[in-house]
Amino acid sequence: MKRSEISLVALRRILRATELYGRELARAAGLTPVQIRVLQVLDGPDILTPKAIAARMGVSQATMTTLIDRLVAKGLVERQRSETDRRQMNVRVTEAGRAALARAPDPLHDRYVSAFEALPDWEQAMIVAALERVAGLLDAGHLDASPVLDLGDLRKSP
Amino acid sequence: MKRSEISLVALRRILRATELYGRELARAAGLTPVQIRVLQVLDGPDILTPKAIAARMGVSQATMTTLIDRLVAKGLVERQRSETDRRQMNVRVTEAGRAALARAPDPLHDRYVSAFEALPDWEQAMIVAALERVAGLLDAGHLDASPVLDLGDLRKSP
DNA sequence: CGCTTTTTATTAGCCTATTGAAATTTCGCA
DNA sequence: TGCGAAATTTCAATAGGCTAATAAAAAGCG
Repeated sequence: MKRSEISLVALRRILRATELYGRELARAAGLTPVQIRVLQVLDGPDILTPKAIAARMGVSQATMTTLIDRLVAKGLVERQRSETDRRQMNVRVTEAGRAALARAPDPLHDRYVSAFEALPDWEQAMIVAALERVAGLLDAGHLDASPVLDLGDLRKSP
Repeated sequence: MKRSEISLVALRRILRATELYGRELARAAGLTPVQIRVLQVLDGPDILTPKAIAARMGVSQATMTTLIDRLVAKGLVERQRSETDRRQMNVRVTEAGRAALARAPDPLHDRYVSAFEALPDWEQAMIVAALERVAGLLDAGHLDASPVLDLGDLRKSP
């Protein structure tokens, strides 16, 4: 078997493990995987608009409206009309939202970090190099479909 | 930033790239990502039951029933009652299904293989080692939630 | 200034994915 | 023979996702 195939098999194992674990973790927190991802995106230092969140997650604006609707209904995020551009909404995580995030940590984080840090130094370095290389191979050329850097939509929190 | 965090960021880039690319590719083929995965699982040498497919994909049997319904409606798979145990159904890909798979190749495959094979030998080896290590870290301890090895449900094709 | 275009968000209508619980059929065995 | 277990399907409900249409505000521009 070619090494490219071997690496694909390993990649699929990674994808499958994270997907299954993410589902499990989400339902333990009473949320869905997508809802957790929205909260994670919102958890950063920036205040985001629905459009910006949608772009980061690669879904349409209409989809993001419904996702935000559900999170608002659960009290995990809140909408606030922008002062400077009244077409826009600012979406932010509430305290309850942050609490929910704390109970539903990153799907990868738990499982991965402690095992990683137990590895010898050289192996950690190798893994970082390899993962960054693979990520580069995979997401290069993807910027058209998903404008990750939509700086016009970023605003620093006050 | 700790190396564990750096590697998590790279992993998320990998996950995001493959997810977005998978959606894109699926809709180009007129299928959904999940439907493609079902076809891939069925494409192997074994004839599988709905239960076995569900176990491999980590979804419930009820979900698998509806997925198979849709694929049957499209003529991509067919059901056949098992002769030896008439409670069971055997699901197999049709010729049309194989053709659809050929038009909708593995989400990862396209993008990845040629770039990978252009890398120098040492780097290929490093990536394989690192990915297998990471996959091992992530999917260890997962066998309870998703019985990948459900040998009772496998049957060799005649 | 007033009109048109663009941008942002939402609504409406549709389909797919997913699940748990209940129903159906068949098997295996005491 | 009869009964519990197994495999699948059906049912009802929720969630995620899309496009197209709409509403509202901002930006351009003659």
